[in-house]
Amino acid sequence: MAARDAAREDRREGIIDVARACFLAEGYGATSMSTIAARLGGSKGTLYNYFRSKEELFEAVVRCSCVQLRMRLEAHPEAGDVRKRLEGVAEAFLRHLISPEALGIQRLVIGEGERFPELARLFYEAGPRIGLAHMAEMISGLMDQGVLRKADPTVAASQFRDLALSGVHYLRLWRVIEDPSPEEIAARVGAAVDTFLRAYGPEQP
Amino acid sequence: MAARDAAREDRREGIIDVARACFLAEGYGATSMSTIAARLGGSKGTLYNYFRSKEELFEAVVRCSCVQLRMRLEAHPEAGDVRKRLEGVAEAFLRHLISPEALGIQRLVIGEGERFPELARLFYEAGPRIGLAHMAEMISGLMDQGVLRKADPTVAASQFRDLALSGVHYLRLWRVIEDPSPEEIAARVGAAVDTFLRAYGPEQP
DNA sequence: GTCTATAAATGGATAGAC
DNA sequence: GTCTATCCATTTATAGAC
Repeated sequence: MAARDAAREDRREGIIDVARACFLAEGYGATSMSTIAARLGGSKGTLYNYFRSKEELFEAVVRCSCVQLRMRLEAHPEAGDVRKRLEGVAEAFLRHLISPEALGIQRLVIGEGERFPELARLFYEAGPRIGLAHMAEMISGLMDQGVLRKADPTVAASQFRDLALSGVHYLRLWRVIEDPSPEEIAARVGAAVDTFLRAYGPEQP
Repeated sequence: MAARDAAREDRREGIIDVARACFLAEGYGATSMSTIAARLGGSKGTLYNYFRSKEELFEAVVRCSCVQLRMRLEAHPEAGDVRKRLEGVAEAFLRHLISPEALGIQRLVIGEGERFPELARLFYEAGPRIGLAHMAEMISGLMDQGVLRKADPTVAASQFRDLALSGVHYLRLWRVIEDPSPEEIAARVGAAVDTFLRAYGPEQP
């Protein structure tokens, strides 16, 4: 019985993968169940065997992406001096945020948020909020070490995230720039860390 | 003849207004020409008399919003000390960015950017880019006055915008928070200005 | 469980009366 | 110019053979 269930689960995940690719490529409204079935190599009947409606399939796609996102945001480096650590975490987050898949999901959730309001919240909790919490934790540690001045770590983390990620991320979300080169990312992050350390570096009386 | 043309222009704008309301409320894909015609109080035949297709109507809606946006971003205050001026311009921009209409247009353009890539660029040029240029101009002036240290005004403006606007704007885009109160906006902007002045205040050797 | 075929509804777009 | 009525393609969703 367990083998049968596992096979069914595999098939279900396969459908979700194909559906996600379609939704990312064309958006929710422009993707039809027929298209998904065709690209799956199956039929619509099969889709409706696993999901009661297009909406339910879309929800499954987003929920699945939430899980993957949460796993990816767990790891973050712990070595080096203040500057290296700030740069490291900022680059890691930025690289993830502007990856094509992540951008696609964000556009989907932002664009279809009126129809699926609970999904937007769910996704935010699984993504941006986790990332922010990790940054706050790291910054709090740096404050305890005395390499950053004492301040509200949540505010500092939010400001650091905005400084380091928002500019590039925003431009990518709008499709105003192409995928930035590693040099561009490094320059942007470096400028953000400069400014952040000027504002939050240890006081020198 | 001119009167006839003016009447036709009025009717056209009326259609655009109704269509915008529909697109903002339900998105591009979920809005049908029948719905627009019904809410207009007219018929589909009339719509197609003014616009050759749904896509053309959508483009007209976004272009019209671009013009209105550009006009709104022209005014910015010129009085007070550094802190007051930074706070003033940040609050004005933030208030505009998170207004329901502006948010709606942004979500539309981000969400439908794959289908209408030129509109996303057009809208960015008319909105975010103009705002950033104004900020850079103001900050450049403050640097010349000596109340901010000398630095690249474009980088500084970008960082100030990210610090002051991104956090709240992002949360609103995701529908994670409700419309923030004036006190919340003031607090957020105040914290951003604090950090910005620590990083860009005049050097005290 | 998966397919083919099809139902039932709705979409964008057009023709023709007035 | 505006309406009613309609065309035709496509959509979601289902029924029934295998």
